[in-house]
Amino acid sequence: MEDKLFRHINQYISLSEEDFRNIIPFFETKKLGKKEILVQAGTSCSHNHFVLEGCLHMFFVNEKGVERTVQFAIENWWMADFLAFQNKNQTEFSIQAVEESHLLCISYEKQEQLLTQFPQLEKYFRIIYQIGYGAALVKMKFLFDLTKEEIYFHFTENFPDFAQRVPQYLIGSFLGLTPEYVSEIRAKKRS
Amino acid sequence: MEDKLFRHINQYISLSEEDFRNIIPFFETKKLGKKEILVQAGTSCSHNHFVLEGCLHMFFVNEKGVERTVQFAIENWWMADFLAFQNKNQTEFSIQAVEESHLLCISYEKQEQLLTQFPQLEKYFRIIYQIGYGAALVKMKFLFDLTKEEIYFHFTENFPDFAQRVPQYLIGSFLGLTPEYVSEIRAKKRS
DNA sequence: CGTCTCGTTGAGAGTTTTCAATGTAAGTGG
DNA sequence: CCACTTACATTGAAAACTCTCAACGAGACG
Repeated sequence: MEDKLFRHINQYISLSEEDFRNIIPFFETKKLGKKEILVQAGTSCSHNHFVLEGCLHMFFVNEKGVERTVQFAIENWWMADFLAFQNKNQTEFSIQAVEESHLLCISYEKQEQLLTQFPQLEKYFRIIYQIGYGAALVKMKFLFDLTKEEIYFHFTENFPDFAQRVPQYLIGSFLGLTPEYVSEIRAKKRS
Repeated sequence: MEDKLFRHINQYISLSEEDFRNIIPFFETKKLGKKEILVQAGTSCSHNHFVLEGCLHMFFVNEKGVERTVQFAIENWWMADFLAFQNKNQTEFSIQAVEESHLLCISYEKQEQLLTQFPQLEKYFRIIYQIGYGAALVKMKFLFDLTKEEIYFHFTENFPDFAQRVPQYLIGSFLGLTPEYVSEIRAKKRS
């Protein structure tokens, strides 16, 4: 199971199996049931998480009580509030399991130790964050360029598997549409 | 002048002056006049850029011919399409000087060499991207949470200096408001 | 069977954009 | 220094988009 991380790391750098065996003890595994909360907004975001199986989403609740998803993570993704993580602030975001999920978790301190002890991993994380950062800018591009309707269909057409894996209202929440409006444009399209 | 990079790096890792002297030759300096184009959308985004002085913005032009800014960079920021940079794709974004600017530029290949030769810099870039990624998610939060009007005033109140440093329509373009609407809400607020 | 979650529908209201016209300040070449 | 041009900002009216609210429907699950 943990092999998934090994294979993922080896997509970007080359790491020996032996090193990997020494790396594994830095992590704990964790299982989450559907809808279980992993990190609560307002607490310190003390861990980084690698998804072995399942799906997480990171969200906040605005003053009107509406939940807004800013990020999903499925298999082979890392999930944390990296800014809070870096600055050791409290996080403004909660993280919750969308499905039953299986994770590797590492605390901030342990990750620091890990990177000190295995500096070749700096490159791995550098690339992970570089990709995440770049992808966030591309998402921003779509958010600005397209109408909500276009955003929705662009997303569902590009990620059809994912779109039917999670509830429709979460997709809406991720893309900034109300559930009612999602319904409306889907109905409009059908006709 | 290049010292700015040295000081910036030393905010995150510790690097000797001697190492820095060996690092500098990897970069070329470049001066840009106001409105000069640094990277053209559709070309390969072959360089990473560190702003010593001035201000850049990264934008794209949508099918209606409207320019949309996705990112600014002022002193001590790195600017590139990191996703294209990583994947060696063509970039969808152009980069242009907002003011007269002074940069350090490094090609993809040279940056690879640099990181191989000075692996302690992996950590520096890891942190840079981690912060950028985290900040992009926080921006996303505001884009979803607030109305355009709130977004605009939230931004100008939090970055008053920057807000008067660049033209108002660029702030609008960065936050996703038309210039007309920016005018309107500013007038509304004055009254 | 009852409850909870998710999706749908429709009307009305609010927000934001578009388009076209005008104003203004600043820069440039003569 | 003036006239001209360009870049940026403003205004108003109409249209388009998206949300809110309230109610209802359907399926899953205990």
